[in-house]
Amino acid sequence: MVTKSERGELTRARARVVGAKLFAEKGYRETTTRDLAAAMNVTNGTFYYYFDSKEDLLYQISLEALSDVTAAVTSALDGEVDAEARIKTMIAAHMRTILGSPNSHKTALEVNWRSLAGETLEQVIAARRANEELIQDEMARAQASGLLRLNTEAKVFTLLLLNTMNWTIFWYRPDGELAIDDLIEEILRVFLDGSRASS
Amino acid sequence: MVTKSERGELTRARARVVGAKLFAEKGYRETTTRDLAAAMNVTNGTFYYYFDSKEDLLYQISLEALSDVTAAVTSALDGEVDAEARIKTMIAAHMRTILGSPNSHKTALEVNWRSLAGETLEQVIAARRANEELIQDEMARAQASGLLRLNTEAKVFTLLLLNTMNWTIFWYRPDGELAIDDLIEEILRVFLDGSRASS
DNA sequence: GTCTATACTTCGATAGAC
DNA sequence: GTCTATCGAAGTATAGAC
Repeated sequence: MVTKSERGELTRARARVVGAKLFAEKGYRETTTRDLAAAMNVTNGTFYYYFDSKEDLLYQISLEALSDVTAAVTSALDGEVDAEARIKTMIAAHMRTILGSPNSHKTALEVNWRSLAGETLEQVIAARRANEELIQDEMARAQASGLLRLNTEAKVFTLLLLNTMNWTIFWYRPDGELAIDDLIEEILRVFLDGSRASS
Repeated sequence: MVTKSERGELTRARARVVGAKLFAEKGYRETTTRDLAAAMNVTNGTFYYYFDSKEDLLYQISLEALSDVTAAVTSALDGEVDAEARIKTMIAAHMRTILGSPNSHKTALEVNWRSLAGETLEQVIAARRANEELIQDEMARAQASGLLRLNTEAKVFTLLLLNTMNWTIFWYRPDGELAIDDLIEEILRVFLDGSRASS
C-alpha cells in the first residue's frame, strides 16, 4: 500500500516525464504551466500543488537527468580494471543513459539553465561538473595506463568526447537504421582509432 | 557616399550583431524587443521600422550564420586536390567561421528554430542541410580516395564530426590557453588518427 | 527615422470554494 | 487534491505625432 506522500511523489515523477517531453519538444519558455497541467490531466492551479513553480519542475528534471548519467557511469565502471574496457564501458553507459531518456537530457543540456537562478542553478551546474570530472578522471587514468596519447590534455579529450556523445540526442532516432550499440561502437572507434583507412 | 537604403541596411547589419549577442547570452525568448531596441540605441517602436518582427531578426541572423559557414568552406576547398589537405581545410574553415562569430552560430544552432515557421523555417533548414551535405560529400570523397575507412557510413562520419565541431562554441574561450589553431589540430587528430597511444 | 502611448495577449502564480 | 476565477506583470506589435 502506498501512503499519500508516496502517491504525491508518483504524480510528481510522472509530471517530470511529461514535462521533459514538452520542454524538449517546445522549449521551456514556450511551454506554459497550462500545457504542463493539461499533460498531467489537471488544470492550471493544480500544477502548483505539486511544484513550487515552473522553474522548480525544470530544476528537478535537469538534476535528475544529470545525476542519472553520473550514477550509471559510476556503477558501470565499478570493478572494471582493463583500461580499454573502462573507456568502452563509460561511453556505453553514458550513451545508453542519455539516449534512453532523450527528453530529460535535452532539457538538462539545453541552455535552459538561463531560467534557473541561485541555489538551484548551482546544484545543476555542480551535477554537470561531476559528470565531466568523472570522465576527465577516466581520461587521465587512460593516459597513465598508456592507452591514450599524452600529447593532448585530458581536459581536451573530455570536452571533445562530450561533444561527440551529448549532442547525438538531437539527431539520433531509435527507430532508424543505426542501433544504439552500433552508434556506441562508432563513437568508440572514432575516438580511439580515428577514421584513417591505414591506421 | 551611402544611399538611404544602404544606411538602413547598415543599421540592420549592426542590429543582427547586437541581436545575436543578446540571443546568445539570454536566449531568444528571454530577449525582448525592448532589449533589442535598447542595444540599437532606439526605443521599442523603432525596432519595427527595421524588422517585421522579432522572428524576422532571428531568421536573418540564423540564415546569415549558416550561409557563412557553407560559403567559407566552399571557398577554402576551391582548388585543393590533396585528400588530407581537403579534410584539414574544411575543418579549419568551419571552425574559424563559427568561432569567429559564436553569437550568431549559437543563435542559429540552438533550438530557436522552434520560434520560426513556414517559409523562413524551411529556408533555415535548407541552409543547415546544405552545410551538412557539403561535409558529407567531402567524407564520401575522402573514402573514395582511400583516406577514410569504408566500414563507417559517410553520414555517420559527418554527424559525429559536426557534433565535435559545432558544440565547441559553448565552451571554447578565445582568451583561454587553447588557441584556435591548436583546437583545430586536436579535432583533426582525434578524427583522423584517434586517441590511442600506440596508433 | 524616431518617439510616445497604448491596444491586445498571454502567462505565471495566488485565493478560496469544494 | 482539484477546481474556477482572477490578479498583475510582461511582452509583441501597432498607431500616429514629430
